Amino acid sequence: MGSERRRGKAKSGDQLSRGELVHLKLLDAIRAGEFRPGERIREAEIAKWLGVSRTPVREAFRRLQADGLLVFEPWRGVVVAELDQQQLIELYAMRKVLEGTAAGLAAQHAAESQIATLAELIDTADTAADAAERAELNRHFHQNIYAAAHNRYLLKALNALRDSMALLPSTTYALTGRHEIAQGEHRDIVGAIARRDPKAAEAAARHHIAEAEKARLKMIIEMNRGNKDTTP
Amino acid sequence: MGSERRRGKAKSGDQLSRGELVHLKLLDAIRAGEFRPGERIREAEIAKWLGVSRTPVREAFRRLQADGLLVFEPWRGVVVAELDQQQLIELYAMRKVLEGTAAGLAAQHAAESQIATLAELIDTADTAADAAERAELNRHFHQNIYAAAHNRYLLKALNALRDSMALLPSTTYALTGRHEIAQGEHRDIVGAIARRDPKAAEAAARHHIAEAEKARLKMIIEMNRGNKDTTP
DNA sequence: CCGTGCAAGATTGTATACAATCACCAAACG
DNA sequence: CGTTTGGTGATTGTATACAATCTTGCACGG
Repeated sequence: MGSERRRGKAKSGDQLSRGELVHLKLLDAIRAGEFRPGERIREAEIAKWLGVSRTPVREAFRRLQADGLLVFEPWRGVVVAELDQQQLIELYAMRKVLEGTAAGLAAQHAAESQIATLAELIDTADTAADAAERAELNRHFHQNIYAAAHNRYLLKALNALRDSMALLPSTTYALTGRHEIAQGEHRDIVGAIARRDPKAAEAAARHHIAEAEKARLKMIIEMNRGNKDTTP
Repeated sequence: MGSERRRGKAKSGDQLSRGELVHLKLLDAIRAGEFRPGERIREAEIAKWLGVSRTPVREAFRRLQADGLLVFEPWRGVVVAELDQQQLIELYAMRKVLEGTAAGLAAQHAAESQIATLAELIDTADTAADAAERAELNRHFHQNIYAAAHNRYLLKALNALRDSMALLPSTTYALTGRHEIAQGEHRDIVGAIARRDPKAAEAAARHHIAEAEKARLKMIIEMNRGNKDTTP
């Protein structure tokens, strides 16, 4: 409460427009599960929550719609997108392609310093405390591979997929044993990149995503066993 | 100039919001070369041109920014994005990956009717009058392959690339002989899809894009020969 | 003659007011 | 009792007003 009328002033400090702020906040909220898929969201509601007007909220909505996280129903507002089984398959199929491509390109174009950073990130992940932190480091790791690929269109597409992943509940790192296996897969990818072997890097990345998909499906099955809330 | 105050009424006929209309109009304008890369665009200017207010213009700007066609410079407005040599390479590299993937998936998932449509589109292209019409049919052809792949994330990424292509001047179909060669490549792709051979379909599509890239580079060289306006 | 500082204009970022449309609910009719 | 139709409220689509910032031009001093 208390917007305090410092309208254009707060921005100068962080050089972040309100539209971008709303975009980030909504992404975080979706990722944190505060807005669940299928839930309807009203512009005024978000505007009041974040203490801004509807205009920047609309801008954020449009971006999220373009990325597929929100679905517009004309004159009914937006609802958080729901991923059905089919979309999940398509999402992971696309990830296999793009992550594989990114790893292959990274093997060709990565600077040595970038490869070193990747190795460090893997080591750091072993010291992570909980699943949330491991998931965060995992995102960071993949983000660095994207950067090493040096292709901005690929980067954009992969970021869009990453955002779509926010619609999935929890992370596969909550599964026992997933972290250790993923670490090994990560090392395989970085090893291939370091050897400058694009084919092997691509294969390793595709394998990694395929395993992540398996873990995700297993997780969904277990969740459905716990509460019979099927997600059709 | 008499906006005639039929504000919310015109929309009911075509169920197209003003924001989407502006988006399409701007895409067309960029594709037609009315707005050239590097050119600065002002919101009010577009709003007056299309007879709408700045609000839907802003929405369209945001979408075009998200797709990379416009670049935002805070408090300086937007400029039409410029593709340098490096971005051109990255763009075609990504197209090779995604078009190849789409063709491969189409070989697996396309319905027979979709394959028939693809064959028909190729035949129709032979009757096209000029380069513009051939380019249009070419877009249509590729769009149908995307649809046959049945992966909405792939579709979205490919559409984003297609829009980015609007930043390139003219089309490679203006080159003499390009149409005939492209037709042959198209038949190779559809042939592989019809044989349900994903590997061959992917290879054919990648080859097709590689040839298109060659044609594009050749075109740029010829243009630079004509006027020494280098696009750095 | 050139550089610096200031002021005015231009342009975007944001907020709010208004209009159009749709969903929901109640009531009447078959 | 079920179905349909009309009204009312809620919500989005659009327009416009205002605030903050940047750019540009000009004047003044060195």
